[in-house]
Amino acid sequence: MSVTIYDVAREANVSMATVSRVVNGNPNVKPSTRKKVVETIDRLGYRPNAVARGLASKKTTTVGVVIPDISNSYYAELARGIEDIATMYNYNIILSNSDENLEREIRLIQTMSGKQVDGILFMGSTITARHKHEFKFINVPVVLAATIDEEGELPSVNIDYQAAAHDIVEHLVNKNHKKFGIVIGPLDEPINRKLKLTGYRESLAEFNIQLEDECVFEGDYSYESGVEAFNTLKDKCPTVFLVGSDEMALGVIHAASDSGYTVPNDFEVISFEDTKLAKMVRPRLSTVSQPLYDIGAVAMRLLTKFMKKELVDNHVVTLPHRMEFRESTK
Amino acid sequence: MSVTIYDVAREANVSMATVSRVVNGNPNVKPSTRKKVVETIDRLGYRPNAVARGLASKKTTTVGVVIPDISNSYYAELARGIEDIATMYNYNIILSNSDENLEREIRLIQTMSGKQVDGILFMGSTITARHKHEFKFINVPVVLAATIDEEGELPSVNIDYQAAAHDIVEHLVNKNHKKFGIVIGPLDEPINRKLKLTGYRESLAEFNIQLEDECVFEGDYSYESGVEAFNTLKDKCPTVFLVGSDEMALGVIHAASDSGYTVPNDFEVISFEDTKLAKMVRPRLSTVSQPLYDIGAVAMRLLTKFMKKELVDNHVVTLPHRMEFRESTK
DNA sequence: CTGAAAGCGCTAACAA
DNA sequence: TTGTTAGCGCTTTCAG
Repeated sequence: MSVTIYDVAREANVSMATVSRVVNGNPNVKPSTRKKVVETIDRLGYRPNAVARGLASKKTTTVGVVIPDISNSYYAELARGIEDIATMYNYNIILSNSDENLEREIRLIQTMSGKQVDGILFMGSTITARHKHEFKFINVPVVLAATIDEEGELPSVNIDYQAAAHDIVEHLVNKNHKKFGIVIGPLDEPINRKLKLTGYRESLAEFNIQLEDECVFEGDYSYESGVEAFNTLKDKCPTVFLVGSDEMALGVIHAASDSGYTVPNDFEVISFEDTKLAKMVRPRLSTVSQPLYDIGAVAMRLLTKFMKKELVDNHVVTLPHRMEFRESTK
Repeated sequence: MSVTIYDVAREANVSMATVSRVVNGNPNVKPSTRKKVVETIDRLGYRPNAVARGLASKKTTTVGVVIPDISNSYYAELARGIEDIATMYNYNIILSNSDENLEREIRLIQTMSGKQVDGILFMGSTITARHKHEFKFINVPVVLAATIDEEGELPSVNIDYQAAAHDIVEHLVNKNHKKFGIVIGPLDEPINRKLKLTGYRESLAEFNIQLEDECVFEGDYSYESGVEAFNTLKDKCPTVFLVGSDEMALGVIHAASDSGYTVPNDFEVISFEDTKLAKMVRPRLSTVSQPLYDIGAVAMRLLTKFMKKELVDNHVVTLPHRMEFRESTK
């Protein structure tokens, strides 16, 4: 079969232990024997078997990544940040789509743990008791990215969604908007229900504006639900739409234009992601800009610290967001 | 530590082999002892260690996926197809971005092989002798997705780019177009140079139209290079732009509109991908529609066949494309 | 600085 | 139907 550490040892007239040392860069090897070993490694074309190494060392240098849907630009951009940092720290990534399905999420965690990943980076809509139970059971570090643990126990990387909601509202009220249309993602997700929607509602209340339920449309982040949102909210006469995703924002804008309106003249629209999409459409989307790549990168960096058992002062990190005003607002 | 197959065997008063049998669904186990084993597995919370299993069985049920850039929608959609089929056949995926960098591609193949993946699904711009050498060396099946092996040796899944180029040209010539602007991806990629560009050139020649070099712009698939393409080609008076990617097509369209032109009235634009983007912009992009998800899915399916040593009649599969006329053409 | 040897947790003959 | 026994290829004490 293929050449093993034993073959190298025999050919180089040393023990397996010595070969192992040079392969792993252990300094306790005489330069001359190191040279000899390196040469026979090259000569034989030896490549260490990471599976055997993983079994012996109990480290696989691979981490599991649970992601809702890699074909969604929001997550794809997060994933790129995750993978880049993983590579930087010499980890590989096992990537699986969950479609935010609970059973699938749990199963993925289990199979990844079965594959002895050194850590898990989890993205999903809701962290339930079952998730926590599983995370505890598998006994490897877990970090959430763009995902909230309501109890604040699990390490996570997010922006301050509520503050961002406040920023939008404040800005728009100052621009004299009084009637808001909210197009939000699924309300069973804590980020939407507890942070964004509550953020909108409370911020509006600060300015003595009451957010009517009929002005809130619950979408599913998709373009189509943006279209639907516009058509059901337009009669409530909002002057501005606060939209949870870039795709939905596009749906809103196009539905408006199909109804003979124009954005931002008749309605203004603000999104809440800032994927690459936002800059590639006309009108370019004004948006709460989330640092997607960085959220992924920082989450992965945090995970590497846990995997190396380094001290971490702050398990719950909040990255800065900013408002990006482009052409879908005046 | 955690519970092993040996613990289960002891607690259930059977041998490791028997436990292994029930875990692996081997039918040669008396129902009553199976029941006993299953119960103690549940009681102890035993979870098989896939690394140990991989070492013993020489199968890891994971495949390596080399992808240029997961944050690019084109590849993200391919990846989703790949992952779905992998899941269906009980494989996991190790996913890494190469940025189409040769050294990185080679290194990725090596580390994936070191991790004993059962197969590799490769996406990249160019297959060189070094790739082939590496693929041969690692001795696991490889399938290319949306990637061409010019010698036709490696299994691959693509559309017929040249035929697609012909379809576009024929359609447009019949619509009386005579002056074409070609905005193509990097010409060091065989798909662009040998298939698409040659396809355009030869098809045009069929209709006695000579494609001038100055009417060809080599971009890098990005929005920005689409903008640049329009600005450098517009003076050559093309009436239609054939563009290699949805992002570049958007760049072309927006650059045109920034110059006071309107698409499709002043220029028509046809793209060559059909990512989700194409349907979410205005004007919606007319395009050669590549079945992205399917290319990924079929490639992964093909790989599973090789990994299971099933017979495969056709190593080089060509999926159907179609023309999708939306709003960026008349 | 180097080697011997005991595992890591599981699969896979081979026996029984 | 079940058990015994070698490994799989490597890391990691422990000696020396």
